[in-house]
Amino acid sequence: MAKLTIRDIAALAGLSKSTVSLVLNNSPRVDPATRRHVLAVIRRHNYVPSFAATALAKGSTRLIGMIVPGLSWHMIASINLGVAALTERTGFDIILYTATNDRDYGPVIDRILTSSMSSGLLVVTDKQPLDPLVQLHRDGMPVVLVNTLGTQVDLPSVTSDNYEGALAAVGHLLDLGHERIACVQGMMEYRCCQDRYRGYLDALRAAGIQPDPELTKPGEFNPETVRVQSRDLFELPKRQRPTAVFAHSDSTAYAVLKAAADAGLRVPQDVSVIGFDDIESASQINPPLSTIRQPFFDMGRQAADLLLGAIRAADDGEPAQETGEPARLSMPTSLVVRASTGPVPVSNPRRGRPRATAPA
Amino acid sequence: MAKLTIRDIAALAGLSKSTVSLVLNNSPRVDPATRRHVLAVIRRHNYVPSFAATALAKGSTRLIGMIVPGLSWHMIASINLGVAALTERTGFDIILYTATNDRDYGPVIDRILTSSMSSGLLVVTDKQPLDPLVQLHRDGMPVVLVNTLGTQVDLPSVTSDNYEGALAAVGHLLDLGHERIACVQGMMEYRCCQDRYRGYLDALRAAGIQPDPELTKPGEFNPETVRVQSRDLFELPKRQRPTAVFAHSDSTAYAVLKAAADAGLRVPQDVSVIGFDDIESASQINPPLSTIRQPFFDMGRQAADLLLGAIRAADDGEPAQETGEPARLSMPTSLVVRASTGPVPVSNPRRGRPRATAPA
DNA sequence: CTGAAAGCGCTTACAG
DNA sequence: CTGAAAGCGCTTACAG
Repeated sequence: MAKLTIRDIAALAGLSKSTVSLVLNNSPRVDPATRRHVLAVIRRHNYVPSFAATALAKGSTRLIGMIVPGLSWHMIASINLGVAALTERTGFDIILYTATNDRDYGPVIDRILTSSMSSGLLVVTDKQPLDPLVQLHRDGMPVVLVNTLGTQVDLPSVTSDNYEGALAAVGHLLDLGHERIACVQGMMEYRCCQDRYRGYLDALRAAGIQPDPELTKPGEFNPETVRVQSRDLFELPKRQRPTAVFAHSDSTAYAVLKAAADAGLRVPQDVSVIGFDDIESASQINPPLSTIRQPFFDMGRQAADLLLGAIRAADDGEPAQETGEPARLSMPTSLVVRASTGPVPVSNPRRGRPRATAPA
Repeated sequence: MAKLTIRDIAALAGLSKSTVSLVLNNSPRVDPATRRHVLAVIRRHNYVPSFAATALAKGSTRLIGMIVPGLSWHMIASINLGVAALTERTGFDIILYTATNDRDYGPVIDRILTSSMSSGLLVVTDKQPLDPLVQLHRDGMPVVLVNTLGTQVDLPSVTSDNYEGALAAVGHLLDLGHERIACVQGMMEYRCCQDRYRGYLDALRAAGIQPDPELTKPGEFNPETVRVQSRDLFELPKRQRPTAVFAHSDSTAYAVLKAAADAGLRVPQDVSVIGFDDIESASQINPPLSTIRQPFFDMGRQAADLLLGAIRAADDGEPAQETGEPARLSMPTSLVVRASTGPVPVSNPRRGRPRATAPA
């Protein structure tokens, strides 16, 4: 069965290609009866216009490129679901570029993306260099970032509100009576981690607690590092030891949990732990992890919405960079309370005197 | 900067479009010097041929469609990575169709895929109906299944060896001295679960142990169900209680772990637990989960390889269904021993008599 | 080894 | 409201 072309349909319908094309494109100036007839023929023969021919004639593919980091992260899947939810009813499809770690962004970007393959670009930021994207955007290509790691850049983007999230996490701990709250940081070169840390600090101060520098530890999103740092935290003398820890990611929280178990500490009886992200397994592990949920699905959907808007604008011939400031959406996070956080332990009566610190 | 076309390059190089096109397509019958010159011009002006025009003229897009279930599963990400590893050096790109739960496969398939948008289809099987795919394949469209759930069908596919995997899992438990080994099943309508169960049964029998029907429980890949079923298992009188459980997925294992904790059982001292899949968090939770690793990355790569081969064959005008039997690859799994499995507990001396079962 | 011409399957002014 | 024609940017026989 050779593929049908518009010419075949035209012949079958006893009309010209033009007319068929007009109904295909929903032109208002075609007789309703004619339209119905053509539609019927199309349906009966299961005709689908050639994608390539349409793209060439119209000068625009209905494809959006999505660049994702080559990591098997939960968030990618959720973001993608959000994007798909929107694109699937606009007739756009997604072409997926996976940025494998050992491959440069740069070449991919100007090779594939200049080939007018995609009408727009959705980029899930990793730590990749963003300059080629900025350039592309300046040249008129619609681009939006889904900014999970939060490098700051002059491009439209959607992030989640990391600062508010941290405020909520620490607030939750404070509500439970904790005062010695540790923070195990992610990669502090990322904007998101800076924001989370700022939230931690501000929440503490707002509660009248002076943050203890000894209680903040670098974790770098590296399980091994986190383990070691947490061990140090848990080996602190009882009165200095934190009763709760705020981890910059769920994965980090997992490592903290393991360190706690190694130290013989029960969660949440001896120490509370809260994460950030709400990855899939967070609710399934033991104990189920309290965390700050990032709205990945919604972030994906919003990003797609922004992008589709920009594409439409571009199609209508609007100049690039029309609006001065690129849109920057920040989506609200939410606190998910599960079993890894609990009331501060009733402090044991002091035994003996507190160990004297050097008296001088 | 308007996009350059092949005509511009031809003018710039002082040659005809034909010649430029020939070098673009690596034709051998073009003068080496000319070729170098054209290439230089192309590079200097950063020219990239229009994707749509090429596709139309050649009659084939260099796009493969990848259909994935709308689930945020670890495996999808890994499979995709494997596919990308292969496609990125063949010049093919991936167009991603996410089968959202509330949307039918059927329409997607014949709408988009007949539009000659993709040269081939890679389908990560969920529980979706496969008939439209079989039809498509019969009509000459290259299709391959990455069969993670394992419905059996008459299409080329790559799976992992679930039977061997189960054998390894139970073998590991047996080696540790366990004899009362429970099995918490997934969805038994799936081929993969049937295979895993068969492996469980056979491993036991090979060791001279008669499987106890009371120790196999339906879990249906539903955490709540698994929890309840596991509780029943753990509430069994001590002598009947399993000392180890083989779960049909890691996620299932998580729920078993939680049930064990609820029952006051320590893992692995009181009960060993092994999963299946090796999802990302399996190594991070507490205790780290012993499991059977499915080679998702390799499965993706193999599937892509199979598909690309089929596409090449189709381009060379081979008739569909040339070879009688569709290729069916089964990839080996591997045992990953972590901390959730350990030696069988030394059986406590019996206290009192065993509870008499109805004597009749 | 290189070029002129037709064609891939659509869309879009332009006539009528 | 409908049709004939040109054009989108390539490729591919066919001449030379």
